[in-house]
Amino acid sequence: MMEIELPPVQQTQQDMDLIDILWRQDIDLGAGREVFDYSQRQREYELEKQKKLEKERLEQLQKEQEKAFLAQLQLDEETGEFVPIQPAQHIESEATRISNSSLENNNLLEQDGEALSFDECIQLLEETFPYGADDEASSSAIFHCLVPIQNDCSPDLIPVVTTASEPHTTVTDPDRVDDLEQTWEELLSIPELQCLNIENDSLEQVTVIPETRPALPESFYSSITMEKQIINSASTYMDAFEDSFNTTVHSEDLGQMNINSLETSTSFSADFCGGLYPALNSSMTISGTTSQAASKLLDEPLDISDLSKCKAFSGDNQGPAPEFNDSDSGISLNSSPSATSPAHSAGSSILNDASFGYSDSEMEDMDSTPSSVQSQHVEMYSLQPCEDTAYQPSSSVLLERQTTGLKPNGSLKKEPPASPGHSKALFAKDKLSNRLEARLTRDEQRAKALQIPFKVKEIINLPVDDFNEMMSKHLFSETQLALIRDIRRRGKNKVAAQNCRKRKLENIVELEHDLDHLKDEREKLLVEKGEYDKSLRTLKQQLSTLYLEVFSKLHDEEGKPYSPSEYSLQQTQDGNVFLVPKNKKPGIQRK
DNA sequence: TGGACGTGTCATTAG
DNA sequence: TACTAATGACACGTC
Repeated sequence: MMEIELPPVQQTQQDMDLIDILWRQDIDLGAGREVFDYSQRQREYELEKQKKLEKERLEQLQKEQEKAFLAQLQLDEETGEFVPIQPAQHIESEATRISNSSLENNNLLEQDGEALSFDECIQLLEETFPYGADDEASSSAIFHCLVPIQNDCSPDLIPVVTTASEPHTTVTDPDRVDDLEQTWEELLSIPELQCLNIENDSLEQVTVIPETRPALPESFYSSITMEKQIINSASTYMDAFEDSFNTTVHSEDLGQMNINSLETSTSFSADFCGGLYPALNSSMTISGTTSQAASKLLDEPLDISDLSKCKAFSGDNQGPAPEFNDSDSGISLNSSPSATSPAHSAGSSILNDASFGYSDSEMEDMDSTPSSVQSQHVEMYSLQPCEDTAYQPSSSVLLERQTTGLKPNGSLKKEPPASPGHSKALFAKDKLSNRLEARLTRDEQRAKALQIPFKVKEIINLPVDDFNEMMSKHLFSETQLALIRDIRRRGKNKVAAQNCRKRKLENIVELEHDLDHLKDEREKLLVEKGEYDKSLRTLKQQLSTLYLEVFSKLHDEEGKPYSPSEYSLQQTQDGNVFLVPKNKKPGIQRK
């Protein structure tokens, strides 16, 4: 395609005509008129330039924000954590913080008359974990036992969690053990510490955390990575969170969530993806007590700190299930076969198998069954997209990606409804996903399900050679190959059917047009026939008159006229006229 | 609720 | 023989 670039001032009418001609020549190739429009192309170039500058400014601003954030961080030598630098008047000792915390918790615990006070809890913990004379260190350690272990979206995002000294993990005195167990039960009856109510093994794992003081750069990098991720994707993730969160938390609870700072949003994000879901999901699978705690989480006003408290231990809940350590998400935890929900196991198995185990015909059967679980799977849970970037993932996909940290082509996990209410919320939320998914054809959904890295359009429209070449670059399973062949066959047949129907309609229209034309023609011919008949009658009339006139002028030898009943006039081919007796052959010729 | 209509799909045939 | 287009027939969803 030729390109003509002339400054607008130099474009004469002749140039414009030439451009127009060239455009008309290339219009069949899909070339737009703007291709030949220099001024428009220049405007586009300016626009791209502006976008580039805008992007650079944003990146610079982001770097400055990171620097400002780092400047506010201070390495806590005791805990190894990076903590925000607080104003001098707000700097408090760890003991004071614990004291304040105990006051707050006492206020909370006062609501539960039989529960232990927080100081008693602290004392109990000190007895359980005698950290020696270093009160500050022990307090710090205890504090970190209660403070959520930051977790969970990704191992990279785990902030530093430390214990002050080597924890003592064995209690040898049996009486003391009994007392401790009883006290622990009382301690766990505290609503705010419900999340501590986990298996003893898990508790031991919580308390027997080895002294892990990650190296500074790693924790530093983790914090930076987390902040960076939050900054970069805050808006996107918050949309997904908001969407999902609306389905999880009562609307009135949302009002109590004041997310107005980066730190809060960070905590919220970490809490949500690592804390809320694991807390909720694990609550279904561990024990009724934990379920109650989760129910309280749903029923009571949601407090981020509460989420944080539960987060650490729900994260640890994944500990006893090492087979799911590859994914640190609550969703993956929920996909554990130990899940007690039958619906879960059914849905999970169907999810895992539907897309990969069913043949095309079986998938077709499922597709044709709206109430089938497969259909719900396809509609409710967005399939992992292939390389087709045109597919916009639904909010649930975004949420799932963030919470699971799965790559786009990662293994698919399905999360069953946590509860009837949660299920309803999920259905409500996924109506949007349904609309988005509904835009995908079934073959596109199948291709996604089988993780076929081609666009359906490519599969269908590529010529045979290109198609074979494309196929030869990848290794596919039989199922994938069959699906690709079916997609190509169906796609071509679909187009053929559309063309066929189009032609059929065109033929029908053309035949109807022909029919109308023939009807018109018939009408014209009928009118013309009538005119001819009328003319013929006139001519016959004139001929009869002329005949009688001619006959009346004929006389015999005696001067008598011939009778028309006895004679008739006949004309031969040569033009001669004869008077012929009607009962005789022509014998007398009269000229 | 039945019918019209549009669409996708399958089976078959011909090129 | 493989591939494709064409087309009738059927099923399904929507109005």
